[in-house]
Amino acid sequence: MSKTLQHIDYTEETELLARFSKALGHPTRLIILKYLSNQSCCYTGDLVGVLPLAQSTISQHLKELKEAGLIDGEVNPPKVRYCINQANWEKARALFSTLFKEDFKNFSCC
Amino acid sequence: MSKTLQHIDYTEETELLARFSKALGHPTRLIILKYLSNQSCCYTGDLVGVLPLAQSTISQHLKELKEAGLIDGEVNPPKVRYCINQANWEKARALFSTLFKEDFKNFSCC
DNA sequence: ATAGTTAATCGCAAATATACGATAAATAAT
DNA sequence: ATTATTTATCGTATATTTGCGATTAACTAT
Repeated sequence: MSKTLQHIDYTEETELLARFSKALGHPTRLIILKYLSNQSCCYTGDLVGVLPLAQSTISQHLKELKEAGLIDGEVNPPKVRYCINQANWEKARALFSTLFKEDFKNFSCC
Repeated sequence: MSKTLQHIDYTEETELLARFSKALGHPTRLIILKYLSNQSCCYTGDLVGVLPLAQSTISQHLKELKEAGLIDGEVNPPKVRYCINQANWEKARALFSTLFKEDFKNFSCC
């Protein structure tokens, strides 16, 4: 890695959309989000009961979703209640919507 | 990895959405897709001229987009013309649309 | 104070992703 | 036949992701 990509300056929007996409890019995380949207919110332990994965693994997926901004964790000791971050979820929806809207304006060749 | 996640059986839809998301999870690939949607189609060389990345790196990103089903490569020697795979793109649009539609049905807690 | 509960974090291993330069393949042009 | 053009693939290095069990941290309840 000599030219190294990390320093290309993408637009904010592109970076953000990539970040959201990456977070959505694992089936377990999609399931967590679906679970969250059905239940309003949930505790880590709820997910441990549902998914055939170690508690530490689930905790890690939650961390990634949180770092991507898609969920929030409210400490409620000794539990932590996770909810979808509505503002960012809306932002994600808007970004994906734009991505899928902008194309095929002038498709002619194939 | 003893319990190993690979064998959890997610639904087809979940797997597919994760696959699409993962492919979209890198800024360079988003730029390629945007470029593609503006230009209808393009050759690998066009992208090499636009992105500050090695030809082999770009080729690899194209391969991933192709493997995810988002684009097609039509060999037109010695060039290869890449276009968005409209059917799968539409499928992706539908899956993301569903993902962002289904939630907040019953948000009450936070 | 002690024990119990819950969830994050640490340390580790294996797999995957990202980037590069160099090489190979496939065809067109000379 | 040789050369040029274009793109894929190979080999390699490094970074990140994914998973686990064990431990730690933070608070409750006894």
